[in-house]
Amino acid sequence: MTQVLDGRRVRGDATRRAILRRAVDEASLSGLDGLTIGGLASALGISKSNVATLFGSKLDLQLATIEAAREIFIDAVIVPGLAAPHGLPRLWAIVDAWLTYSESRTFAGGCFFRAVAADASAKDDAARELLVQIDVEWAEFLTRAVREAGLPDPEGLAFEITALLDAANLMSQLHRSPRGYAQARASIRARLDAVDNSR
Amino acid sequence: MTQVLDGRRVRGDATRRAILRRAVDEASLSGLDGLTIGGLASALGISKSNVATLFGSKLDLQLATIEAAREIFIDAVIVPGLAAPHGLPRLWAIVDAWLTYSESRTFAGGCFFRAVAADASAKDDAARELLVQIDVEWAEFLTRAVREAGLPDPEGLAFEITALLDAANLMSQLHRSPRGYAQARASIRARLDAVDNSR
DNA sequence: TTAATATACGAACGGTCGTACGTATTGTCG
DNA sequence: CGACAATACGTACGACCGTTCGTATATTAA
Repeated sequence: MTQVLDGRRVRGDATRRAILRRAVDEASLSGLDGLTIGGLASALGISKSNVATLFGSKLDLQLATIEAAREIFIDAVIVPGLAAPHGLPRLWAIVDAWLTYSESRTFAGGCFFRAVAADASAKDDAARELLVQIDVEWAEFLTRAVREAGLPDPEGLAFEITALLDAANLMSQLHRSPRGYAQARASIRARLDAVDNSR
Repeated sequence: MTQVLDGRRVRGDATRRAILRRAVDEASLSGLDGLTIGGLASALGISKSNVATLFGSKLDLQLATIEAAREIFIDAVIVPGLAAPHGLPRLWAIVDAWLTYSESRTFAGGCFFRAVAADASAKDDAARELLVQIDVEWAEFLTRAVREAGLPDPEGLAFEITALLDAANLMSQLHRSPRGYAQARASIRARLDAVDNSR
């Protein structure tokens, strides 16, 4: 019978976690193609073949990295959002959590999914499919929050909010200026107020 | 005295142009790091050392690629925008030209500058500086158009418009769906109408 | 105890990268 | 004509890439 605690797997999982923690930061800076097995190994002081063994292939490493980023994103944005009371407060809590998630550099290169989207979207592999699915889930989550806030055109409003969040993230990344965060906050706030008042 | 037409330079410039035409498409798909001297050479049926000689170094090739993309962008968006009459029509012409520029795949991977922004912004070289400058120029250009349309808060409105344009471009790239273009058009149109009516 | 499993390592594979060097060819200019 | 310049090519270099193989070690299972 398989033990609940397998000393070998415990050791391996610890190494895997250490690798992935580094991998998400690296990928948020250089994209999924910028991830290198040898680079991760030397950065962590372990052997290159160890990294290769633990993940099997480069593609599997990329997939595991995306999954790890998803969990971190959920903890940083989704959970705080769901902790807020229904309606407009929850919607604003999600927006605020997202901006804090980007600005506080939860990942070294800002939003992980925007950083890797450019490279990955030009390919046709499992990594791209996973990223598409995650983006769909995010859009549905935000759309539901907008709908539960009683606002009209939830899909359209969710599109606009995501656009502003991404723009703030991009400005902080390219121009290394926090100005976009204040601008996005103001724009979204004004947009929600305008729609809410005309209800 | 240097001839106006130097047969050697004419030949070299023709090769350079052929390389850059391919390079902007390649970079719009895979980023500036995805550009490879050998890849461009074999794609064009010329020798790798020829490409290296014509541009000197990889960084210089990247810079030349960015400059080439800038010229193409100016022809596709700025020129049509400036051809429209002042005020709101010009602003809308710019928005429309930008969406057409992205949707018609002027570059194979959609907007060149959004495609390369992620990778480049994590570095600290001349390529990043050039991309920052181009983005500043775009923001100033769009802000001026908003101001000349008599709308309030030109910087803020330009930020919002750019955010929606980028979101449409990203959606078409990641989800391979044209839905974002119609959504961006509707959102920007509604935003401009709302601001214009409350003048 | 013995066999099987999961990490870990070192070494090596073929491949591609950016770069540099020597050389040939073609065009320009004194 | 000769001297020089700009392309173009072939070759080679060291570095890194992802992957594979053999091996050692610790843990679990039979």
